[in-house]
Amino acid sequence: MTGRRKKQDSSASKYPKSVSLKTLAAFLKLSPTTISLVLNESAAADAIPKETKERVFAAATKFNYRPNFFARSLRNKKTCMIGVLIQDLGEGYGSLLISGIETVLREQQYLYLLATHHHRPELLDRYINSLMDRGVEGFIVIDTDLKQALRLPTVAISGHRRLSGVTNITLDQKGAAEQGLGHLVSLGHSRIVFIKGQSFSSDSEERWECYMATAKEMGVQVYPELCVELESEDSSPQVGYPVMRRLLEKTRDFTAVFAYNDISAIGAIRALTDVGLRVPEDVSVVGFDDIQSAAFHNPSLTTVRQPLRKMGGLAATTLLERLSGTRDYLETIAVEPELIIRESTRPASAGVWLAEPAAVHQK
Amino acid sequence: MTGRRKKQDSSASKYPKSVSLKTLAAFLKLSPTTISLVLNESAAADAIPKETKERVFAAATKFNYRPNFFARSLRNKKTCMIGVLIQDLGEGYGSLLISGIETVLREQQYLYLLATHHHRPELLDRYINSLMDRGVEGFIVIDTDLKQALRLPTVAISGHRRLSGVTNITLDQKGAAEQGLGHLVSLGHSRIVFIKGQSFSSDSEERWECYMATAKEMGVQVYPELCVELESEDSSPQVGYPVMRRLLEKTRDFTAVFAYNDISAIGAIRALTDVGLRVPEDVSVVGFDDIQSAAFHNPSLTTVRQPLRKMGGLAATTLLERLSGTRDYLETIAVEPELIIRESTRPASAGVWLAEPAAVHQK
DNA sequence: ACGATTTATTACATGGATTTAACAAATCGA
DNA sequence: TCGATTTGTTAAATCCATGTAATAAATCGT
Repeated sequence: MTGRRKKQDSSASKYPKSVSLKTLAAFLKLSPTTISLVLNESAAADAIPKETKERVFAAATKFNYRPNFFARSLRNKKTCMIGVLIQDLGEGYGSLLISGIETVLREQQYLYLLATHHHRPELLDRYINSLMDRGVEGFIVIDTDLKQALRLPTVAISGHRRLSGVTNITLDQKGAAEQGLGHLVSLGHSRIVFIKGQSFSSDSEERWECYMATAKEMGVQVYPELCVELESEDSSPQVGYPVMRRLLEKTRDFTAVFAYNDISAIGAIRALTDVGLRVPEDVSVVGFDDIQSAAFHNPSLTTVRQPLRKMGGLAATTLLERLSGTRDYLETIAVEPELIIRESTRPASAGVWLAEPAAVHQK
Repeated sequence: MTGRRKKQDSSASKYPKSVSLKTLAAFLKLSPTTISLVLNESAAADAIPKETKERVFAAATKFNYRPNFFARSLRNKKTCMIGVLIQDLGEGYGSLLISGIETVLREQQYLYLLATHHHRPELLDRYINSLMDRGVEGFIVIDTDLKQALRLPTVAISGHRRLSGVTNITLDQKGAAEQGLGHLVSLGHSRIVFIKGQSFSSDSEERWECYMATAKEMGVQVYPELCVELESEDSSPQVGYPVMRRLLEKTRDFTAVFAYNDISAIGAIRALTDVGLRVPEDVSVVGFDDIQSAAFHNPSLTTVRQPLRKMGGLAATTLLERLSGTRDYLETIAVEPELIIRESTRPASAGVWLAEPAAVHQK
């Protein structure tokens, strides 16, 4: 074993100020055209003898030739890039989706430009333009309120509008409401706090409507004074805290909370405990999303799970298939929620006779 | 107020298959050169009369001219894009850093290509090449082990090697160890579990060394049997759980834990409580990072805060300044940690006489 | 042996913006 | 009025890859 010599290594990678087709052409005493044809395995290269081809390949390898991305994109529009627009990179929701997206993109050698718009329309517009300038072939938009369809193939996650040309990956919100609310009801809860999402968040409205519809079907009363709404743009649990604090100043006459998402649920739990209420002994809390830390919170969160990573992957797959023409445009792809029961919910009423304070820490 | 008519709106934005300089030139009966000079406010445009300039600007606006990104980049290398390499988009660490980076980039109209390499060398290499192909002007690498300097200006966050040309944004790990360990010691803890970072994580080694050095200085005994190491690549609290569980099978003879980061601290806490130990009554836990949910965990986490958002911003600013030649290359930029004391730590020994079980939930 | 076909290779235009060098035309100085 | 500036504008080269159309040489068929 001779090992790798430093010398060799550095000389091989001495920066040869970009090897272009011309460089190779000069070296091989062929025209750039020939090289291009061979390297792209163009049909027109059929006539070129194997021997020449091999010389070309060898030279390309030797010089570590990489076609100039800009020159190439200037002609055929291919950039192998898509744009991802998201409100914010929160503490779990966004990361999981993006992780799913990236995994799929990686396989197809696609990259993505990520932009967070914080629900500011002018920022969103600016980003859309910049990304299009840079040649993204399509968009995945997450929790983003598009006023009109973009001029490129688009897949929306948590998009609530029907826009022609935009594929929506949607969670079965009705099913989600049924599972979450059903769970609380089956535990005997009836005075339930519902924490609505922020007005700017895409899922808010639909989730709220599904909740009300489900409540009606189940014969559960929805108390207006127990319905509150998130406001801040915060992507930390802080988002849920003040809302619950404010509610608690008015009333404590409830035994359960159905939160807009896990993040706000965690904030709400903190507000509840700060005020001396115990979760789940006094109040049961159901979250939404099942972000990674939901299972590790204390108490661990009962939550309506969205398969976030899968949704991200699905969005990417769908977009890529549409770009390649493999599959054509779908209006909607539905995805199913799943109720994950953990520690934050318990049978209702008189925490007294059901609460087992010791049990929490017992071996 | 005439309002905006739909008609007008749609005709203005009818896709005119890319307006190029040529388009404008034809319209204005000028050469592309002139247009280019005017629009770029080139020095050579001094000779051009105001009137002509205005015609040009007007036409550019009218046709909503946007210079073709690829053509432009093909000549001058400017892409206004940087590459961000990160291990993974975890549940807080990465998001906060990136949020800081993006805020700064946004101001300068820069975009970024994000790639997560999961500490897989071949992936990292591939991404580095792809991003360079796409013309990123520089890199910000996070928790990434570069074997050698990249061929572009680079800023590293949590990079532990000294590479020429790479600016390191580093936390004062010694100070961090002093604050964290000092806190535990001042609370009377002496049998302290230290959870080391994964071998592939950049900060692991240095943090460990600083811990040991500090312990020595403070006269604190470091018990080998109480030192454990994270292994999994998981970016959820799961990462800390099995490690602590395994330790607990061997011993419970400790009163405090100093974790590698908040995420693993949360996992460790779950392992402790699963086994019947109470935090902080029986065991105090100190985390690291101060991710957003640290303050909302139950118990809220005492932690050594890294100013993550600031570090991200600093990295971006530094890189941008270097790209623009405003400031030249710095080897290191140090950043200070801050101890945030919350609920997860308490005076040591006989939790019995100090624990006030009721206090936790008291009004 | 000559047109037809195949094999092998390349000139050249294209995609847009940028920039240098250069060309006109107008104005100035003396 | 002639040469020198200044003013106004543009041709042409450059960045690099791609693909069509064309050229050149070799081989085939009859």
